[in-house]
Amino acid sequence: MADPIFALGQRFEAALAAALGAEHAKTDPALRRSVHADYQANVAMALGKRLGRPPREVAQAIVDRLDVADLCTRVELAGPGFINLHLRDETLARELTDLAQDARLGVPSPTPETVVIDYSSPNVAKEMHVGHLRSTVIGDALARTLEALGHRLIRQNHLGDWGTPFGMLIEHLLDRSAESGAGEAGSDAAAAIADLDGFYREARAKFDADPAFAERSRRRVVLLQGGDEATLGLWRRLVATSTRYFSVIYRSLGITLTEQDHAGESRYNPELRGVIEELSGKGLVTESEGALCVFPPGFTGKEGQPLPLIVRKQDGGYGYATTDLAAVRYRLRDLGATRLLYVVGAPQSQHFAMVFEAARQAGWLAPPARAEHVAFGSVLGPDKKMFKTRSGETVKLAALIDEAAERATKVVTEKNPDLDPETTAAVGRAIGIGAVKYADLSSDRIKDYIFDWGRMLAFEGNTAPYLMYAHARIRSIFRKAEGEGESVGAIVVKERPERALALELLRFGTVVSEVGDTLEPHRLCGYLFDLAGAFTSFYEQCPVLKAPEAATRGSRLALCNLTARVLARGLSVLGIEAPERM
RNA sequence: GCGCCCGUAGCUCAGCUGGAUAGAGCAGCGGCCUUCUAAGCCGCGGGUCGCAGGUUCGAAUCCUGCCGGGCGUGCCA
Repeated sequence: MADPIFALGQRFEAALAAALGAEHAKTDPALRRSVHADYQANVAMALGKRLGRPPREVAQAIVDRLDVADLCTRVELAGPGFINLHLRDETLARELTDLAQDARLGVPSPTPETVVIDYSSPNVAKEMHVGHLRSTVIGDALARTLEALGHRLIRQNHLGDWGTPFGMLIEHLLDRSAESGAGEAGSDAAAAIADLDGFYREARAKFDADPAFAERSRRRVVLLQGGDEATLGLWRRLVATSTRYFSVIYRSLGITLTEQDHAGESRYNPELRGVIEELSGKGLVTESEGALCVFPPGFTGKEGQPLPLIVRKQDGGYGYATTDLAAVRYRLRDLGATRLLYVVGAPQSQHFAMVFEAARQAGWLAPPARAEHVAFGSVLGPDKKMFKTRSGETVKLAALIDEAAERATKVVTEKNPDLDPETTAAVGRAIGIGAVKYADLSSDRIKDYIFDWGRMLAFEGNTAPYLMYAHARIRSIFRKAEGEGESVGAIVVKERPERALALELLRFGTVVSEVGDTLEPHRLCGYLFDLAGAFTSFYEQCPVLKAPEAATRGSRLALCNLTARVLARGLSVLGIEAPERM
């Protein structure tokens, strides 16, 4: 790993063992970037407390045994026991050289594990809307991040493809087919539900207004659940049509989900009975008010009564608790996952806590396997209420994508009129979509965020366009460099902006690793913003192609190249493109 | 009532699992383009980190209690 923290950490391990005994060797040296030096180690203060010795004395003991002469120019003690480390320029140059030769750009390879990640989860026969944006964008970024770290990812798109609404949807589909005189019932499903929300609304309206239709719908649900082949055929058409539509959205958003990742609620139908039997056999199921319930410990309701996970409703049907339990079991037992991720909105945290607890009780979820609810806040409008269109309707993802591309294309046209129309359109699209995704990823996911075109498309601040611009400027230098016969050379770190850039570049792998642990993509965004800032500062102060000496030009080109690679790789890990020019 | 989450500059947000003087962007003010994309860079001003206790060398960060907001709290997902 290129991050100097790694090499320094090893030296601290040795120093800690030598100074304080082998039992302290693996104490975290708490190495951090510092304003007072390149790095500072805070280990002595914590250790001093634990050992009951003055921290400053502990720090001195560590420093006495710390062998970093080959890496650092200076090691000094400060304050209550800070150990400040100043790296040699040659150390930076050497680590950067390693980084440049590393296809992974310093991203570490932890022990691979099988991770199941559940995200996006739109509803069949409904339009995808902003409500699906965060799960889709955050989930995809995390899947890409964990893959970059070498884990085996199994994406599971938990489609809403089952339930009572399908009775009315199927009946409505039949009515529409009859009206249009189609030969085979439902053969024109694609045409009938081209306008998904319209189709759903019509069905809903008819259901509410027409008792006969409502009754047909209820009977249809029974047929569907009973496995009636003709009904299932119609249901499959609805699912297939929606699925094709989702794929179009995913493709235009640059989401890695494919139809192979689809594992909707219906997938678990055959397993629900068995899940209840297994839970029951373990003594976890209780009958209460006519329903079968699991009462995981630690959850209480309004009157302090235990909260149930209803695994079978009064009417004998199954709800989402049962499906989620079946999914947990399937993912652990059959898919062999040791880490389950659920990228689902924060309001469902209690539900997942209960499902996970029940799964633990059932013995399905046991260490080293663990399950995590990757919760996120809502997308709000400028009024701080749920993001809606001006007329108060939910914002469709398709419309959002189009508007993003349009707005960005307009700006590109203004800012860079020299680009040909095709490039302008492609770049505008990349910027627009990147801006939307980045806005979603760049702040702490647990918090709500306000959807604001102006801010996400701004070219200043922590935005996708700012990062893309930094990348595009570097690529521009290389286009020019080729014409002048210049190419990358040996890296030498000398000037202050070069040092600052170098220190940022070396952090990349550590940051990606942190995102893998914390599942917080905004850390990577913050890092890329710092990197782009360090680069632009360097760019202003250190001429590259105009540098007088060939060696300097070569070194700076190498720095530029590394920066472009890290920016592009970082963005790609987030699921965002980095155009060559803009 | 109980549970979870949030509260940091006028606005939008960071703050690296307890470290040194709390940082960015926007907005305001002032500089920098005969030189690699000025979509940029450099500088200035701006803070009771919701409030009050506690833990300790040290707290925006951890604990407790309040205040304010959001969400959840048995047969929708």
